[in-house]
Amino acid sequence: MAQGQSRSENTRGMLFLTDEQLRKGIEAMFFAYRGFTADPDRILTEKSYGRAHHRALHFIHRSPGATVNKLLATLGVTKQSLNRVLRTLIADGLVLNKIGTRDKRQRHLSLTEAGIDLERALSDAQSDRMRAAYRQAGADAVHGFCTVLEAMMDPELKEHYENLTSGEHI
Amino acid sequence: MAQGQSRSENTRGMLFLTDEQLRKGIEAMFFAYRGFTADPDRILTEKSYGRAHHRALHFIHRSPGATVNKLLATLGVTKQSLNRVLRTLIADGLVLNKIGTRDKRQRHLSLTEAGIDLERALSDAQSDRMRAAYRQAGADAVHGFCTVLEAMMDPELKEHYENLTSGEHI
DNA sequence: TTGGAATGTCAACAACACTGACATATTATT
DNA sequence: AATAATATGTCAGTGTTGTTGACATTCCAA
Repeated sequence: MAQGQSRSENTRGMLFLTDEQLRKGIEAMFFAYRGFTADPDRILTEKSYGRAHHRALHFIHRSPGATVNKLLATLGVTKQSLNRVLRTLIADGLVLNKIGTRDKRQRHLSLTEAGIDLERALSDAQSDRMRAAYRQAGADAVHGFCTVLEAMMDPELKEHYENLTSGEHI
Repeated sequence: MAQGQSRSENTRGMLFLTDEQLRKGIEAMFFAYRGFTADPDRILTEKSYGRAHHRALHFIHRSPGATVNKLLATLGVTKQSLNRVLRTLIADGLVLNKIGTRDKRQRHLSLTEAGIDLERALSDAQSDRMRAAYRQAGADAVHGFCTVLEAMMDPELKEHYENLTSGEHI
């Protein structure tokens, strides 16, 4: 319980972690996330959109035909919050809102041509930085990066993350 | 320029990166950051504080005696935004605001006992998850994790990140 | 003495999250 | 057929956190 290097066990085979290492990781997350969002943010500001619009565009692009409820669960916000964003995206002709055939209560979301274009621009900006970081860090680092991030997710959120890869929708 | 696996070179020794890998990394950042902030957020909500308060407490704890201007640069917000947060923290007796001796314009910030306690509680909550993720991922993964995060930072922000380790202040 | 830097504060505004309440279809259940 | 539950949308209000712009104060330095 001292000040410096304590609060970390060193039992058989377990990772030895100093407070310093943990704090470094916390600060790295903080500063890196700022970089992570900086480039798309610039594009969004030009178009008078915010990060919420980016997130909606991203996941609609990723799971075209997904219902509002599914998007809600993925984003982890309230329907009121998402609706405000969706309303502007639909009004601006970036997102389509198609009534379901099987269940007419559901609305299936997808991107229009313009929506695809903006999503691509945002995705490219973000990917460019990501790619540069990956290249700088090397393949092994990239693998470790993703492994730690996945271990940091809430179990419920991690499911959403994993389900995106398979990509079942409609 | 097709849909799937394109947009990635494979020249001598360079990392081969598919769109899928990059998108996966982007989504991992999104979901992991939510987990990263979830535990402190719970404590903050109890005390009617927000994430901005946490960030202020963290960096004041990290660099006790730092001036408002230095904190401003680290956090990357406007003085008006920081001031709103600092005012409540000072009023609530968590932060001290000492007028500089050499330069009486400057205010040197530090934590009170109560401030240290709250910072510790927040830091512990965040570190617990970080430690668990580190242990789960392994030492190599942790190294890769930090390497990629550092490569993702804006150069200017990275300087702040690095200067924190040395920790020069009054 | 004048200029500028560091700080604080006021007002206004916007983005984005929240809660709570309510309306409207539509589907499912009884 | 009546009722309950689901999916969605909307309105109103609130809070945190960010932004600009304007202005005052204090103090260092040329």
